[in-house]
Amino acid sequence: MKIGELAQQTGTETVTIRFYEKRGLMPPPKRTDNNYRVYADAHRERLLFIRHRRGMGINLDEIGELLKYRDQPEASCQKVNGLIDSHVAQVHKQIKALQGLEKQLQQLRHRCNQSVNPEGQTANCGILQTLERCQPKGACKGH
Amino acid sequence: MKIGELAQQTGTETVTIRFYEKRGLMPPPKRTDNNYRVYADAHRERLLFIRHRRGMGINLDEIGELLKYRDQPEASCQKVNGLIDSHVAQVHKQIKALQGLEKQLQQLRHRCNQSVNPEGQTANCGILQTLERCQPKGACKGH
DNA sequence: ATAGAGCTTATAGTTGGTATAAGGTCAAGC
DNA sequence: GCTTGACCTTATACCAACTATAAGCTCTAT
Repeated sequence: MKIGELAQQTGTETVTIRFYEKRGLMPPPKRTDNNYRVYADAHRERLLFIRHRRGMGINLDEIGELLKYRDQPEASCQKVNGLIDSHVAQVHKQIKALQGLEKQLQQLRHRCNQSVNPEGQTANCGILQTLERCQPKGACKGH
Repeated sequence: MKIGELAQQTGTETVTIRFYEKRGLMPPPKRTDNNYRVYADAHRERLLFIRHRRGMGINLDEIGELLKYRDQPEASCQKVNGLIDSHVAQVHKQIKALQGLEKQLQQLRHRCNQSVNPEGQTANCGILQTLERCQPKGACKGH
């Protein structure tokens, strides 16, 4: 199959496929007489593997690692598991950070309101005027 | 104060301060005879404002918006609130996506294990061999 | 006088692509 | 035969939000 066909079958843009090839994630395929790329089924499987991991937020370097393990069956499962584990931990940390951020934003949201600022103008807007002294980690003092 | 001093007081790198100036977020400060930047207290306040919002994941364009409102007090609080609200929604969506991802990763984690793969080698590793057919949105069939 | 810290500018690299330009190839329609 | 359009090729530049590097100027201390 040609690159456009592969692109359609995998929901990937053709430029992205060439980009993966340049990055060394996709092996360079055979070419037709007119220099078009021709892909085999193995390429589609590999590309879907990459896209699926990308959808999980695993970065290209890490995917490269996984593919390396995939290419050499003698590699140990422990390394694969270690990679996944560290990613789970990373995602978990991200979630916690975002939850804290959400709370902070919602507090901030209640600072520019009618009771404090009856004219509805930003002159006395709590969002724009305060919080400079608030440390990222600490609580907002005086509010 | 000179740029290094401002950097230290705000926990920002000097290059970043110059970068914000180039991006139009920080007004160009006065210069000494030898062309060094000299900052006033207002600059520090502004920079802390920027850094604090950055810490909340608000991007530089949005911070630029906020600063614009801050500079013209006649702007309405509604726009400010709208900006914050949309950011809260965005963060909330991100959290949900990451939670789904975490679950998916944990399922994946249990696929390369001893019971399935007693030799501990990747030859039969479920992580590396399966899942290609799993759609990002759908559930994994057959597992 | 010289070393080191701090300042200046400009440019390139990071991640994971996307956008653009400029050109080659192929099948269909006139 | 010719043109049009879709598809392919390459190379290059661009996005966020910095970070790193280079090359040079200024000031202070020894």
